[in-house]
Amino acid sequence: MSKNLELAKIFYRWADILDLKGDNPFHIRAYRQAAKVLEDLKEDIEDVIKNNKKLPGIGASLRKKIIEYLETGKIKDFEKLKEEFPPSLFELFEIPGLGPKTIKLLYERLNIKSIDDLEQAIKEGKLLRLPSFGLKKVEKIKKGLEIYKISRDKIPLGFALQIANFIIGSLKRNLKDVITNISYAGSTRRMKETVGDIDILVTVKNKKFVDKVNEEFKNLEIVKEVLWEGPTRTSILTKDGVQVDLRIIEKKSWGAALQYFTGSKAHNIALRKICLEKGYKLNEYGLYKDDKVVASENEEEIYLTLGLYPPPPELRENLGELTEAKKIFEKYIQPILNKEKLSLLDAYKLLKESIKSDENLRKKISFENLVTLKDIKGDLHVHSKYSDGANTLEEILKAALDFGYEYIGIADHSKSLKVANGLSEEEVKKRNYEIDKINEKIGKKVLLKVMEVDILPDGSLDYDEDILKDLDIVIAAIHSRFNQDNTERLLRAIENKYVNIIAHPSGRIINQRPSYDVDWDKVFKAASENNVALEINAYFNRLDLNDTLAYKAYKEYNCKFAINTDSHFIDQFWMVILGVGQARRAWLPKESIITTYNLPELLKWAQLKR
DNA sequence: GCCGTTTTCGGCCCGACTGTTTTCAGTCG
Repeated sequence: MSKNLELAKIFYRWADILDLKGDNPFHIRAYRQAAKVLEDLKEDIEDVIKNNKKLPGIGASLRKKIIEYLETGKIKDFEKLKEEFPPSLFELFEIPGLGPKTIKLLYERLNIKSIDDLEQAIKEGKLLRLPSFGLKKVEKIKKGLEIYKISRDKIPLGFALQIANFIIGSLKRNLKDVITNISYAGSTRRMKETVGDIDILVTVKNKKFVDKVNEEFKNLEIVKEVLWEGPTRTSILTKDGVQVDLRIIEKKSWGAALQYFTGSKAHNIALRKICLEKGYKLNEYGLYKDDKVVASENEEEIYLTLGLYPPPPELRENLGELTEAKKIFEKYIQPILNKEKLSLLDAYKLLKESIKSDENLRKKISFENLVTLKDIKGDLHVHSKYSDGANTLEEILKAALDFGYEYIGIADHSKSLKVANGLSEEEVKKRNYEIDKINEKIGKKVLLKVMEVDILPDGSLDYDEDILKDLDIVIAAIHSRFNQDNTERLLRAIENKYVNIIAHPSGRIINQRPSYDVDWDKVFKAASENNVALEINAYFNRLDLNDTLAYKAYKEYNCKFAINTDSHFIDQFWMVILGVGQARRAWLPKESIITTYNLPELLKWAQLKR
């Protein structure tokens, strides 16, 4: 774990402890805010301290504590404070509906120190003896415990999108004449790699349809249990244990609600601060000036009214997007307004129109130049039946063309990866021959000869030159022996003159396996210098590189990236949207992604090294 | 504990909902 995350964890825990002690709420919030800043920080905290850089929300006092941690490995005050409560008590903070005040009460009055203790106490009916406790409150805690147990891990984004799209699709289809707007919001809309629960917002033609929508939602086949039912919000638990909230919004508040429920929380807090400075008030119903609504139905209009260019949802983490939004507004929207008498929204639409036909203009506006799904020309990492994929070359070819791709890289495993049916040299040659034949038959090069070649423990590759030289693209990857010096392995692979892409560079698997230790600065620097692209593996439980590392690789080292799905079935191509989402979260422009190149550009790029 | 183009003190985002102590504290998003 990086020092950033270690410190974030300490400050979160510190805040919990202060909460239990009943400290000043603003004092507590300062710790949580600092923890969040550290958690989201895209550079190493060691470097920030070394270079005397300031961080928002971290002042002299917390800075001193951070330095103490970096130098000694612990913080004295924290070590002392920690001893006041048993560690298992902090599990209780994970239970929805239980907050610090209740946990404190449970601990002090009933000596409840853990989730097990809590369950026992409920069974024995002890909770009812507490002041301010009734039957309903106990029921609520029981339910919270249930939810905690089912969904302890956050769900991967790909899974959340499938559920959200299924629900939206079903409601739209079945309530065609009732629903006017419907969208998911929250971290799903921000394309965060994992999602806690899913938020869906909907507007109806007429208030009288509200019950109909709720009824339809509750009776979807994926629903296991209705958790909560109300006129504006209904929550369900799916059979897979995912909580989905459906909120019915008034049409006139659609934009404000979408903005509000998309978040992130940090983004919204920062945005409200801007409102205050400018004399506005913002909530989920609208943007107000002197108690009069000035924008509410359209999300973009809310940002524009505040002098901000609407930031893409993927960037809304309060990591600089609001400063950038202001810059873009002043440079590109304000001049239009000065010149022509247009509403904010019309000026914005006019600019959007110009961007469509003017690639140079798009390049200048960072929010518009982020890679989009439309920019992607192909996928370079797809497994065929030759190794551990499910489909033949012909099936993959057809699927790729149907998907609108210009090219598709057949990337089978190499000989060492026996569990995945890695190909011997002879098999590679046979496969390549078949690829050539298929391309000849259709009269154009669509299938590319790629291999996902194992990086052996000493950093050498699994095939010799005579195989590598015949491939269009060479992908190198670590698949085993994770306990080696993986920085050295990656560096050697990057320096190999045939290697074009490093697949899933960090090796992490969401909810299963953390990244191995790598000196990213060295790897990114080498990749940039050797013209090797880093993969943004879009497979739903990899998303590797993740947003934070990709941001660093681009910003500090100007690296190139390949968004690949690592598909093993042709119906997994859709996962490319997850990769695009992570790339956008990393602020990656179109030109940094090699899978946006057309085929001649791509092949030329791949040959640069050789 | 942080922060500052009114401020080095006195603010700190805001509203909804719940359950219960019936006027408000606790929790959530």
